[in-house]
Amino acid sequence: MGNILDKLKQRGFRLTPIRRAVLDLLIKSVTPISSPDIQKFLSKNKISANKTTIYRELAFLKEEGIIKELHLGDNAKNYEIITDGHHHHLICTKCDEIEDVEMDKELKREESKIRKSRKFKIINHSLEFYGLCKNCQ
Amino acid sequence: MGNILDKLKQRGFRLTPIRRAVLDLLIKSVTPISSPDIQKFLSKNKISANKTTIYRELAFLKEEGIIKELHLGDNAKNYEIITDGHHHHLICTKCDEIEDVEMDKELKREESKIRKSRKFKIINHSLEFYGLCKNCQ
DNA sequence: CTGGTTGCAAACGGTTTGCAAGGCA
DNA sequence: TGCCTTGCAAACCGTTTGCAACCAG
Repeated sequence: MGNILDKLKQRGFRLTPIRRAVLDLLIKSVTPISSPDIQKFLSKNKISANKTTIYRELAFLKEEGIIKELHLGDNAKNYEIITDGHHHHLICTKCDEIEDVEMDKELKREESKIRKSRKFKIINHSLEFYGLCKNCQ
Repeated sequence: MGNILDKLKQRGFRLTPIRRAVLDLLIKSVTPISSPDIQKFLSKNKISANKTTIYRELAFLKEEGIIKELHLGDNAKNYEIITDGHHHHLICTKCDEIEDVEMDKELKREESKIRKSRKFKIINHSLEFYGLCKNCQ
């Protein structure tokens, strides 16, 4: 966290209470989280922030390469911190719980195959598994 | 197409002009398509259909297992016909073109691994590659 | 002063809902 | 008649935009 804040500060951006709170929440959150959810969380914790501000903060953090936007099928877009280890999601269609799962090695192989056979240059990918978690089966 | 229509008819549903037009478009469309796009296409082709009707038609076809809902990061949800061969998408981030790509065998392997190690029962999955197509590189 | 940051109101776009009416079996 | 289907208006909800104000270096 300090790392991220320092980087932003160096680039001339400010470390406002709202920015800290949003980043803090994104770091601590186990699962991806949406703008409306962030709004609810902050207001519950007595942090006053306009919804426009949250949207702009998320756009900013995304632009800076700190968070990543996910389209999981909720009505709202979800966001998560970008970590070194790239991972994917197991989404329970019954209780909406989201788990992480790693399988990057396997995909890397496929990506290089696609680049060769299709001349398509892959920059990013998104992989989600939908099903029933341990508890909901 | 005839196959699908017959199945619906047998179950007591009607084959209205709008239903035929929507299905026809979904079958012919090379890429996934959104409700607003369907609305535009139909009205261009002089087929009058209220937007509510299109939304309901898509919900119906999804419910019947004829089409599949995709969340590709557009503002709108996209839909595509469910075919025997399950496939994934190469999405060009510059021109928005979407290509299909198959790699189900590889994923099947991973899915059974996940079921064993995580006790998560996978029912469905969604895999999208984002990048630059042949023309846009 | 400058430029990053915030709030507010309004608008926008996709989607849903309730209700009344239409139309085929 | 009964039920599937459709249209219309309104509401909903996530998101964006324009503008004015604020605030720190």
